[in-house]
Amino acid sequence: MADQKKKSSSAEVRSDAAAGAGNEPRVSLWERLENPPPAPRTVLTPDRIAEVAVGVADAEGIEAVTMRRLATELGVAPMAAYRYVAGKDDLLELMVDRVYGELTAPEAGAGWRATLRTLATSTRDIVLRHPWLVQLPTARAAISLTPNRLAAAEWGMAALSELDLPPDEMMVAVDTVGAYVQGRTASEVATLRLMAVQGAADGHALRTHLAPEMTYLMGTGRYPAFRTYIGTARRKDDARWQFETALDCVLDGLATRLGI
Amino acid sequence: MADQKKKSSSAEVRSDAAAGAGNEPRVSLWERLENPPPAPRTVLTPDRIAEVAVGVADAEGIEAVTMRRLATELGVAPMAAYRYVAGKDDLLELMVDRVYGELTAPEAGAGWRATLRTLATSTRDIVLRHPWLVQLPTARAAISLTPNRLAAAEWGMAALSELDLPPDEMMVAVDTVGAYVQGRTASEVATLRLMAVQGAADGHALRTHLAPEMTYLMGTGRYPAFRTYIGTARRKDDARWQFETALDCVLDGLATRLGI
DNA sequence: CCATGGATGTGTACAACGTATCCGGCGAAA
DNA sequence: TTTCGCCGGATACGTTGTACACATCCATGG
Repeated sequence: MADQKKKSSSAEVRSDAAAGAGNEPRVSLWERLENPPPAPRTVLTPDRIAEVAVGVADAEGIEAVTMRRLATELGVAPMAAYRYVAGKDDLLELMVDRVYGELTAPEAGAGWRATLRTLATSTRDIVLRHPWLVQLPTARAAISLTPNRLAAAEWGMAALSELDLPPDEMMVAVDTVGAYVQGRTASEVATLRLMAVQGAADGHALRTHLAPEMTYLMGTGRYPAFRTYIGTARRKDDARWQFETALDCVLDGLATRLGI
Repeated sequence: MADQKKKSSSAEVRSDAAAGAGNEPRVSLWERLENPPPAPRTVLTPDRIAEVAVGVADAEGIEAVTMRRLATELGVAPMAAYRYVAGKDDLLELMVDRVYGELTAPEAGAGWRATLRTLATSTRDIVLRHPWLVQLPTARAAISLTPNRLAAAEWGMAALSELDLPPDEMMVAVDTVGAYVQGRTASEVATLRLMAVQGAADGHALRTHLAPEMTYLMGTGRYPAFRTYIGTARRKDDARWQFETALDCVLDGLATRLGI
């Protein structure tokens, strides 16, 4: 079966991209990666491409990741990478899978709650290290079923399978935590980015920069509760505390509703 | 004070965009909208621009919203809209605020739980009507403090202020629900989009289309728990049930941890 | 040892995008 | 009626993703 793939690996990439609604048997991107062609003159590899792309994205943001920039960084012509990725979508998918590989496997046998909590905080760490992860410009990369991403779901499900929950509720539990983490980290990253863009060093500096908008909006008198929050809150800038407190709320909720 | 603004409304837009890390007193976008210039020959208005933009985004996706397309749709030259929005970021912010205006105000006096629940489901309805809302291409639009968006937070906080919670915990409660809704609807929309792109009519058709990837990944044997989920789950396609079940989990969690 | 063919990277090109900049012209105030 | 300031038009530039045809080099079969 290895022969089948070797025979037309470059054509494979093209057809995969062009397929769309077509119906001929496709070959998974991940399958291709596991059976690479003999690669005689290997200068470029999907791994190297992804590595460089992640590096650029980490250093200068996802918008700095252009096919041309990648080519320059790899010391190669602008179109060279297209032999290995069908398009930018494919590239983003590779990047996502690569950084999800940084997830630390939760220790087996730690109850469901500890496992889900570890997965959540570990995912947050990854997002803080690679903020572009929650700013993917295409929808496909955001939902993509990559091996390492699926592994995260698997760990969660495995931890829950010891309790005899109906499968649908198991998935709800995993998805709830996942959705919370995704949403929370996304807004956390957005704040950090806004700070960077405005040149604000911390939350206080950012609020100073946003003063015109804020004072105008507060001046309308439409937001009294919000206003008193701003005046009296003390942990406005403690993102970690906020993240973990809310996470514990979510976990409490699972415990309560799923009867654990 | 109105005079100050009138005097240089067009210059205002430019300087607002160029300001960046500058320090001269900025004027909020929203303030500008409330004090429009006399507008003698009004063909274009921020409202009309936002309306058309939302229409295009709803019908053909956010990537169809280009400044040129907008101009064509408005029967105007490509650069005309720049008199009213400082750039594409401003435009997106206007769009976001506009659709958040569709939020139905929760009835006053209906306990915190009912209020938060209404806000959540109502937000989901908006996102399903305007899927681009969770696919905003820029980070600024994702966090933007727009009046209508702030109103949603205000309603939540107001509902919680009857319980004597510390302000930081109040915000955690509101943010938890917000983050969950954001994350969940985002993945829901991504699935819908993927279905549209693949020409799949329902979840089952989509899974058929993803069969190559899926069978390969499952064939590796690395995902046993996930595999049994796929085989035994019954509500895989009931997005509404999943959303509301998880939402109730989250609300339970708030109740438990915040002691209500 | 050499010829050959498929995989690999190159070069050029195009359409579409956001937007900077300059301009002609209309409407209301003087 | 003249003048001034806002409006929308026109043109242009640099950058993006990627299609397509071509040159080149390696492993292999003779």
